[in-house]
Amino acid sequence: MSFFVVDIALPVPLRRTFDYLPLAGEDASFYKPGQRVRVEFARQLLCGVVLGTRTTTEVPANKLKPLLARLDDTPLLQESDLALCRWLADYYHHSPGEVLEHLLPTMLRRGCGLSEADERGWESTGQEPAKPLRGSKQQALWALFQQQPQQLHADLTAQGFTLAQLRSLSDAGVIRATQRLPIPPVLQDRQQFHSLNAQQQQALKAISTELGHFRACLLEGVTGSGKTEVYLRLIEQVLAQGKQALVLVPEIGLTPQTVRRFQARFNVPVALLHSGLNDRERLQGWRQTREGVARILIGTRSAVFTPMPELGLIIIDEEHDGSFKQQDGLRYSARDFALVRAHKAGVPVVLGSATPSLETLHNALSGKYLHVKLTLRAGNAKAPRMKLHSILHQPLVAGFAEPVLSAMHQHLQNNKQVLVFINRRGFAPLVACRDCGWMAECRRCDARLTLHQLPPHLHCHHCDYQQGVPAACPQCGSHQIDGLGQGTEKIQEQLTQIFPQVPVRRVDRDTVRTKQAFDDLYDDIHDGGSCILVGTQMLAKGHHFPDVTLVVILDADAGLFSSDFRGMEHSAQLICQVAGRAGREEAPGEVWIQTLYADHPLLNLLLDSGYHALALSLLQERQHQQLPPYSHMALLRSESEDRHQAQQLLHDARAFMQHWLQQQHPHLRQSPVNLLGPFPAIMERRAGRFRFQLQLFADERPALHRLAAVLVQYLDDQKQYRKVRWHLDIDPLDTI
DNA sequence: AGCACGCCGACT
DNA sequence: GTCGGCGTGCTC
Repeated sequence: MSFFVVDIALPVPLRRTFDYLPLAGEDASFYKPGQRVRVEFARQLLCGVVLGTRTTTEVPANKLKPLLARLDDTPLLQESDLALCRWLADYYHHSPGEVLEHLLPTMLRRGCGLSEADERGWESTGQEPAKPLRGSKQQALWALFQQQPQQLHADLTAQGFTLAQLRSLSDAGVIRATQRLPIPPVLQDRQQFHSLNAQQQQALKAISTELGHFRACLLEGVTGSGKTEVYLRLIEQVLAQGKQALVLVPEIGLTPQTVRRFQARFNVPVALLHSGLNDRERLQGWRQTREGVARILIGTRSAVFTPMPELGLIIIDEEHDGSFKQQDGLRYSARDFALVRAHKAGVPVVLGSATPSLETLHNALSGKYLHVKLTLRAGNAKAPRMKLHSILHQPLVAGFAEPVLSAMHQHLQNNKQVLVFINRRGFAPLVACRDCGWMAECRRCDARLTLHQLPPHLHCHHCDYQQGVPAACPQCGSHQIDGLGQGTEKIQEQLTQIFPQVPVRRVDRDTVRTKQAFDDLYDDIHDGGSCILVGTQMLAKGHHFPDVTLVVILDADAGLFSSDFRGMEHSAQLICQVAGRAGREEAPGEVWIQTLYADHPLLNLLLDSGYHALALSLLQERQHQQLPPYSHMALLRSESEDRHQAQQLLHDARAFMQHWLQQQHPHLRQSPVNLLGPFPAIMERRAGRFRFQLQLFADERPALHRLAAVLVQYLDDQKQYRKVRWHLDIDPLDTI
């Protein structure tokens, strides 16, 4: 038998793959790309994925180890899946083995069998008992199987039946044990499709002509314009063609309400994949989708990797949402990757948003994407009236201007609900001594500690450090220590005093820890009755509160002057999203934005002319400054407990890149990649680590990626910065 | 990233 | 005398 090695991707953060010798007696035909194998790697047992075989290797013979076992006969992943992995590893300059981990659910990554997703059950064999069954329990069981020939083991034991009783029936030959992949339940009470208005029909028509080939479509629809109805109709067509649909939603958007809306419309199994599932449930959802049992997959960011044999359409709802970008490890954008995936699969992708990202909008305006707009609100819903309320030189009561409080009063009297939005958790964002000016600061971050009252403690929102509230000032011993400024807790407390007759509910990470807690609260609010909701951006996303008619935004100013070049874009998106919570039913909504900068031109543009007009203006600015989407960006970040080393690594990286660029393009006066930095991060020290960044800008992607490739190679070889962690973020979202 | 090897301080 | 601290080096 001729010599060959197996090329294997391993879950280690090394940007290469590894060669292993095959099992004794197996020729190359045993090794198919996508199979899992067990190998010994640096004295550990790992589960790797076969990428292929080769007849030659650079690895010296004495270093080659035989692999220990082949875990699959039929590959778990298809060639097309592996091609996507290759794309990801190249584009994000990441370890191929770690990229592959994203395509497999945890259990499969660890080497478990597919059958771990199976559910145990029993089914009737169709035979009648040869002699009468003994015991009332056995007879009851048999009656059950005559009604419903297939039963889950867990359901039967929950009804008080025992394994022994089941075994007796099995021994009698009337039932047998089964083990199969559960099928997601199909709801029985089917909902009718809503009728579409003319605009929705046009949108549907325009996008549905793209089914069957690749096309990116931006569905830009104002809040309440019925984007979801268009998605549902598209999915209907895709299902009719025997294809599957993938729906990606933001992390916060995967509510039972959303899911039910999809389940209730189609009589096909819908699989779900999100962070709330355990490993086994994830494996089940993955298998249901990969094996084509589920025809619709709804999931958050990571669901974009799920293999789908009959993919026909990808929908990305709220495409501008930041949660589609992973912020650690493989820093991928699920939105961008969905486009690549749709392209390779030859299917359309619909990007839906009321406030599209400037990247997507740019692509739509330039004609690269099909641009479909929904400007009309469904039903009788009217756009909320938005107004800026200047608080410059105005007396404030509990942080509210007098006219804002009376507006709140009015809406509450009409038995409506008021939503107060403030992006600050806790009681007070600052704790200071009135006598000497001392402030409570985090020991590990360049940040102030936030005062919380329930329970009383000081908390760093950046590293999670917590301590008690000091009774006296640690600097001067004074007892005049106070919380300054206001967070959600304080607003709640003060509003309770101002409006004693209505309940004031707080909605933030501290009150709504679990999905269940949110759902309970949601049901509660839905039951109606006047109330005030005080919350952070958690309130802004995805949820629909029909009785909210007034939204008050307390701290819009914070976002207006952000040092991130996307600050204004994100602020506008957030304002529109919060505003969208007001009056989605017949009752017209009002939105009051308190601001010190009532003359702010962009804020006024947003309010007078809407998000689209603001976005156009922001795009012009970006073009002048040659910022994304008019250039492409990568960010090299470093962090270390040693400030100097963190900075030095970036200095070296810069010098290396400048040298390389000069060598590559000696004749060019203008480098194809511009380097900016290193700069300290806006919060230079966080959790005890100093953080720096170096920005890379390029007009053309290929130039950026060629440089990035040699950069990571260079940094991988640098051994003198052992204590420095670094990563390269391609298309970073947060650039501060 | 693990994981082992290796060389210096406080302990039964 | 050892247990274990984490610096350093390697992984087909």
